[in-house]
Amino acid sequence: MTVTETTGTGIRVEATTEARTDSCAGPPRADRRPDGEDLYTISEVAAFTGLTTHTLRWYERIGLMPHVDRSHTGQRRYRNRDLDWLDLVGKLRLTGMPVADMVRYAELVREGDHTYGERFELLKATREDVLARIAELQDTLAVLDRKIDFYADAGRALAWERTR
Amino acid sequence: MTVTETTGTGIRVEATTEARTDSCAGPPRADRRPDGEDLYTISEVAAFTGLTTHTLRWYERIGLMPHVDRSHTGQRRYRNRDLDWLDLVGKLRLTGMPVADMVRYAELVREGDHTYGERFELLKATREDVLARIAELQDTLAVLDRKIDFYADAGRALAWERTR
DNA sequence: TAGAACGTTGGAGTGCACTCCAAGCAAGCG
DNA sequence: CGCTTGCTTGGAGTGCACTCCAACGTTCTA
Repeated sequence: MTVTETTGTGIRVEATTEARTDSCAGPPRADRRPDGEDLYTISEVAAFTGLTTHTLRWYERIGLMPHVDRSHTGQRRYRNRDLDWLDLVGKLRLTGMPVADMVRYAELVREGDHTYGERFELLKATREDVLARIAELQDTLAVLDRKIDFYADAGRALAWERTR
Repeated sequence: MTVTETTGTGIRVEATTEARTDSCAGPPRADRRPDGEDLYTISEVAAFTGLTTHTLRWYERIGLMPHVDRSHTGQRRYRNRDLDWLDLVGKLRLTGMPVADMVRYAELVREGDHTYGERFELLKATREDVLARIAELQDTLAVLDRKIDFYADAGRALAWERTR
């Protein structure tokens, strides 16, 4: 069985062999076409995601993209679920997660439902990393603010100096 | 003139040609010796900062360290102000600031008081970057939490399934 | 005073995440 | 049809931030 989330409305249980989806997307994005007529060329996807076509092909080569459909002539035709996946990858990339770890997650998704536990653990560990990063950045922000205040004061002192 | 901050007590204006300090440190750290007897070997500094000795020498080569004192035989002898600087560099590194930009900041510090304005602007821009990074991470955290909730629910659904 | 541990240098090497290239096939348009 | 633009591939190249090396000098401990 596959458990599939339907956006914001809880979960739905259905019988299918489709183990490819990550089963959990966000709200639909504005620039997309509705499911069913969602076939995007690689350059469209590049425009949506901000990645280059090079990077999109590279992601596929290293196993970070879960097999993209092809046209009858072999060109890539991305679908909405691929954009969802790339959104997630983009988010994870922002956390500083190494590509190898994202590939690991992609493998777990490909392997099917029995990896739910491992995915769960991986996400929880990532969550902790993100919290730690945020804390670090807030620490840095405090240092920065202290220095900024200092230079603002110094600027005023120098301006005062010039009036003498 | 040089404006020097004395920790937490506002600013002090003094006549000196010393333009080397960044003029703005935080509270003293625990593992340090008091000023005056603050001479650390490169490996001590490596232990304090978590950087390798390789990296410390490399920072110096590329102009990211503002000239470290040497013993009579030419070995590096770091001082508290160097540790302060490395603390700041460590913080800026966490923000994802490229080393080249940090070198630029180091150059401004070396160039003296007339770069205060530019330093101020650089720090403010960095501050904005950090705020943006924090916002991104909080966004990512929301996505992560949504997925974690999903997998937690899915785990419960599968457990329920197994009881049938 | 021996030996281990630590320090010095310039230059070369590493790992990551892209980024580009060449040569060729595919698609849309006047 | 010809032209331009876009897509395909494997493999090579790039930029960043270290990371290591060899060959040697210094400092510390027994």
